[in-house]
Amino acid sequence: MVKILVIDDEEDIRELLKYNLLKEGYEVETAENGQVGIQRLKLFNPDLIILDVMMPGMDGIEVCEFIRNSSEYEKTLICFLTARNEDYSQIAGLDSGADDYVAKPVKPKVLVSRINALLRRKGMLLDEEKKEKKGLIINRDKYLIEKGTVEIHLPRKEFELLALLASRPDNVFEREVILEKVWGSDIVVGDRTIDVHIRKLREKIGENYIKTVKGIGYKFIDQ
Amino acid sequence: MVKILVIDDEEDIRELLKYNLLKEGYEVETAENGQVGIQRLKLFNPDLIILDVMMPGMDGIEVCEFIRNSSEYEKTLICFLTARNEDYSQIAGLDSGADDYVAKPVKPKVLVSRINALLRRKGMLLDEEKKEKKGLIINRDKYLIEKGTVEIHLPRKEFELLALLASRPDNVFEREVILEKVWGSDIVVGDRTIDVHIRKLREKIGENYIKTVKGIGYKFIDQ
DNA sequence: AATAATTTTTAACATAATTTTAATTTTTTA
DNA sequence: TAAAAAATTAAAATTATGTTAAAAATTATT
Repeated sequence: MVKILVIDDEEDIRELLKYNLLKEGYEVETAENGQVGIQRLKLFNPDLIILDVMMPGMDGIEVCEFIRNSSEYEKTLICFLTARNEDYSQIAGLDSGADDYVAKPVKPKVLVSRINALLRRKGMLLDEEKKEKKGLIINRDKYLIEKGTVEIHLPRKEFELLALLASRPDNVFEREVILEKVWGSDIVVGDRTIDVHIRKLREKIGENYIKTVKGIGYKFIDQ
Repeated sequence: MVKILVIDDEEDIRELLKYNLLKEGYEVETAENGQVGIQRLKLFNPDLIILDVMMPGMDGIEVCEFIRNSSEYEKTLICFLTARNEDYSQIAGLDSGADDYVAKPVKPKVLVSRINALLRRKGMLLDEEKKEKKGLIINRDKYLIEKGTVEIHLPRKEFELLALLASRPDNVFEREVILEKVWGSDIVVGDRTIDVHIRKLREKIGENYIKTVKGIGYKFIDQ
């Protein structure tokens, strides 16, 4: 589910946006200033942040710069809320890295449709059609695999292995790399361990998703 | 059964709507003005309120704002009745939080189908199949769990744990996260503490609500 | 303040699920 | 076709969680 963090010092605005975004099916958290916003960011790890430019203390621009400079959150989408009479161009000129701007006073319907559009543009809103034809969905939140309508539970190692392979379909992962990423660099396991996990995965998700590349490793093929 | 409160100053309208909604299988109460409406609300606790915007005394907008600002009734659905010549956009602009609008003069069939649609959209029209499975309600105000008609009292840690898990059904919460959110980041407790609380929860609410995801954590399944 | 009741945590052991190994067979490729 | 790599299988080892009872810590009551 798409998660949105609203950072604004006015409670009315926070509640208005929260109410409307929840209604739209998003998961929403709010924060009343920049500092709190950054704390929430770390716990909540949102997909998108709606950020008031003008706030007492740490303002929106600073928050934005902080986010854009952090390696972990640099790809989080940011939508600025700007007062209509603020010098838009100056803010845009700063290019602190927002993905969209919405002018205050905010009309909920406008904001929601802009947010929808932004998320769709960035490929975070999978419409039903897309979901359908995509063979497997690795759902980390639920920690299971969705194959059409059926949900497949996988134990940890199998899940992590599949998630790794599926993170780059068609890409061959060398055995070494798999060991490194799924088991960790220091753990030593025997030679056949990966094979056994692959076998179990194939049993559970179907035989055609994981292809062996002999002498190298394995790859995931999106059906 | 779904309960609907009709607030309108015209007796004809109240009776017309009551008659048609009763026929549809809803439980209906009426009130002749805003003040009475709010009294009835507290006694009747409806799922949905049909609210005339134009009323002498406390008008519909004020009633709506009152409801949206109360923690207890904020999720009650509201459908406005607006005179066709009223400035619809202005009302919408206020965004006092209505879930739907129906224009006067009201055609009973139109209203009933709009109400049905609204309730279905909000998941309050449970078809028979769903009614059976209806799960748990976490009532923070009363600090207890409602399972059908029975109320289950839970001590604090158990309540918070369940509330956390149930906040996102089907979502796996890692043990770390559970510790962080329920116990707090600094408190250190032994390895089996969570398990024991899970055991007690399962004893009290039933064995099928909380599922273990071994190696990761737990998830709440809404029945 | 002392006692009782309740809640929370610990600890020891049991159980079940997951992960790994090891022995063997099959497949691939040079 | 021989050598190497991978597949397969079942059993062993490991680990995570379940369970229970009792101790410790809270909270309520007298």
